Amino acid sequence: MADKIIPDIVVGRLPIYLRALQRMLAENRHVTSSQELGERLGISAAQIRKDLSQFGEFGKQGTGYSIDYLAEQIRHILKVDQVWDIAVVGAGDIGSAVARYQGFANRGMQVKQIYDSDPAKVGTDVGSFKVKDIADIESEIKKDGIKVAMIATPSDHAQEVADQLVSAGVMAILNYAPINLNVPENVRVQYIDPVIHLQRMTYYL
Amino acid sequence: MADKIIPDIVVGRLPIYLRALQRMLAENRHVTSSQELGERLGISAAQIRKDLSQFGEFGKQGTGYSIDYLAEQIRHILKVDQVWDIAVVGAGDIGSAVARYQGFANRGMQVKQIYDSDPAKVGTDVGSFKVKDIADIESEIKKDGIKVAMIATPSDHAQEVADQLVSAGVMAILNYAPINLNVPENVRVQYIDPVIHLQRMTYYL
DNA sequence: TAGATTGTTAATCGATTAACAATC
DNA sequence: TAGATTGTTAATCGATTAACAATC
Repeated sequence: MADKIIPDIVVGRLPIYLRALQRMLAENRHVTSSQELGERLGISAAQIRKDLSQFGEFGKQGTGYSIDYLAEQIRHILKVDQVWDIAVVGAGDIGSAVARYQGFANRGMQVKQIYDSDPAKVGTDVGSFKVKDIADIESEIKKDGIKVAMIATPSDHAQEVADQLVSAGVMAILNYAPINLNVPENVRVQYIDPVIHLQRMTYYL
Repeated sequence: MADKIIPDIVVGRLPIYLRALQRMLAENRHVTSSQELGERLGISAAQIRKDLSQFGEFGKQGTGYSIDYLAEQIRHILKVDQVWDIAVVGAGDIGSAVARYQGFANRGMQVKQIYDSDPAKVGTDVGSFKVKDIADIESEIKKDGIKVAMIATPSDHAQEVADQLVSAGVMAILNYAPINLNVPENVRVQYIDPVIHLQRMTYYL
């Protein structure tokens, strides 16, 4: 029997819930309610309960949710109760910043490799990583069984890199290059482009 | 008479359309159709036409859209037919990468200032900017009339920084710290957290 | 017990798509 | 003229909210 299909928009909110719960834990809180969580996030309590109910029953009537337990359940649903190795492609400003980023710790992600095509950069250090030659990307990614990658190359190389990642077995790509990628439909892509976010706000100014 | 209210989700797609149009211009294309644009972006042609029709009539039956003209119109709608000065708060890896980012050019944005609280960083150079002392942030932002800012500080300072930005007159904040910000409802906030995007994909792996 | 909050159903609201007359 | 594609309407689809019985 196939699992019920969960709307993508619901899946997309789970990481937001998880981040807020982890923040509450850091504040030494133990219990919360859909109402409190909703107020913090600007989301209705009903929506939070509805979202969570797609996956199971995690709360107690009259009491609310154990923060620790709910966080654990969401981590399991999102498959971040394990650590995913990440390959970063492009060792420029953005690639380097992301490779050194401390924010992956305890959130199910860790950078494992970083690549560049510039011979002057290959072999140099970025944080604790040695920059690898992009010529070796397919074999290296296959060797390590990496499934998640980030593209931080110039736009005009992003599609070519994406093709290589896909043929190396990568199934999830976070793309910092400001361009849309074409990938097979079983490969997921997410985009980060600060200008898109900024332009979305200037409309209202 | 008040303008018709445009759904936020429609406004959010305009920057995506604009980016694709600018890409087509770079490819020396002159005319496109809702169908072609939709195929590139993975959006239905009907939706693109519907979105655009909220703002006016930009196409020609039988022919499609002049890429140059449509891009110009969208830039006008989004108010990026002007250049917005941006203040970057935090001169760590992410703040520095963003301050040096080349991708703002021709997209209506330019970094103008960068701040840090670390005395060892204040006064040093990041790209073509000299890092300013965060103690002066309110007066400096007011002086330059800056309305758009990016937060790239550690999480535990982000809310405090946001409060200062708001009282200095900033109306749009792009937050790289992995934490939700509370701001007055007339101030817009957008979030960039790579982990959120990554966790959204691991669900499907 | 009284109060609080869940999980769920039904109603509402909003967004997307299909279809087509208008027209370039 | 024939073919193509827009702008728009109506139909469909999906997401959000309100309300409440269940129950801790």
